[in-house]
Amino acid sequence: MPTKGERTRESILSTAESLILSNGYSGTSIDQIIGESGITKGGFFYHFDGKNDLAKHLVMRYLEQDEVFFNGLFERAYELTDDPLQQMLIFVKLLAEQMAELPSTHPGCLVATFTYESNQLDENVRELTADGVLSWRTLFANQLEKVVAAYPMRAEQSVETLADMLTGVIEGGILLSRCLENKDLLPRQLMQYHAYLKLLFQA
Amino acid sequence: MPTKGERTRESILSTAESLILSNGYSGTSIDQIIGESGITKGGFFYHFDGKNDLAKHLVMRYLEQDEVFFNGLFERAYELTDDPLQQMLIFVKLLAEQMAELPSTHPGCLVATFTYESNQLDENVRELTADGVLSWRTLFANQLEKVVAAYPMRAEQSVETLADMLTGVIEGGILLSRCLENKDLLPRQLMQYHAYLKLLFQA
DNA sequence: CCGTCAAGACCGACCAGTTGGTAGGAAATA
DNA sequence: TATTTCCTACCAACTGGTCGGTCTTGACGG
Repeated sequence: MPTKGERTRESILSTAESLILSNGYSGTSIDQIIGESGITKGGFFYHFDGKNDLAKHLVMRYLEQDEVFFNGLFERAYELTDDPLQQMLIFVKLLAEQMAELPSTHPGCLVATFTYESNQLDENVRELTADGVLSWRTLFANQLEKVVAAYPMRAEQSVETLADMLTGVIEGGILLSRCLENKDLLPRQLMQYHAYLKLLFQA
Repeated sequence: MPTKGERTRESILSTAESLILSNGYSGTSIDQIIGESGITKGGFFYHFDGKNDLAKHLVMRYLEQDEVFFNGLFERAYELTDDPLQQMLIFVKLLAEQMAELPSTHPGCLVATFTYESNQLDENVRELTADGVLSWRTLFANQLEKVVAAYPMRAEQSVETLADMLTGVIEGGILLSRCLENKDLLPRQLMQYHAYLKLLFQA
């Protein structure tokens, strides 16, 4: 079981994440974070070396949770079929369903938030966000490689670009759904990517 | 010709936009803006009622410029062909070319920046950003309606969702290109949408 | 079973610098 | 001269961050 320190640390990270997702990084003060997580200045700076250090740990935590989430969906897709194309289609479908089940509009992506305020963050955090995007590229591209090996592609697209498009559609969908306060938009955009893949690889 | 006041006003807006695009809204202080545009506090507050008022005028200016830009591309496409599908494809192609010609990575979208910090902005600005996204939806959807009227669609997608996808691909592409510092990514994503449209409407 | 003692966890007052914003007056312009 | 345009000086609130001290926990010896 986690120690007391680990629990408060986690509580700080959790409240900080939700605050930053809705107010931005510069728009969220340490005072706000400690106020909402019921800790004091001293307590905060005992656990983190500063605001940038907090950001670093936030991204790491975010990427870890994200990896678990995506891997779970892929594993579920593998259980359901052996065909690489169907696996990829099912993955996207499952992702869309998960996004549709959210109680309200998607809370936002930390990588996107930090990218749009990257000048406020040190090189350390910037590298982490880039690593995150690259890990998504790799994850999707690996599956798409299998699809390409099994099916002819009806347009000349690099697997990398096709993989990036899924990330882009997710990020774009999150942004639009937040801006318009329309929670259906994101899953619909994902199903649009789904349709693209079908057209691209099916006769 | 513009008066002295109009010129300084424009200079403030211009430097404020580039500062906010790279540092975020909360991450950009009024002191920074006045420092870089060579004016003083008093001068700034003579032209704008406050930071939020500046943001409001920034979005309005941004959307106006954007409309001119998009309309220009559509007019060019209309000159080149009468076929609605080809017009749309050419529009996307021209857009991709324009994005490819940028000297470095895309500077970022104000609507996106403000959406990710919407809690810092008053209802006024939030409405403007939403209006902007809706105007893009309408612009793209109008053209896509003509395409749908002339061609069968090989998947059941609403024109609105298809229009939103272009906005999403642009926003997602901007984000990824900034995060990875890769200027080629955005035009490539646009050509991906181009390929999708072709597959969707061509036999 | 209990005292003890160091390490871990946390507190809250304080600091210098920055924040958005104001007030009153001085140039510049028409 | 009247209006537009801009400047200087100032303010209260807040910013990220520091520091000395206090409480809590758990391992260990008696």
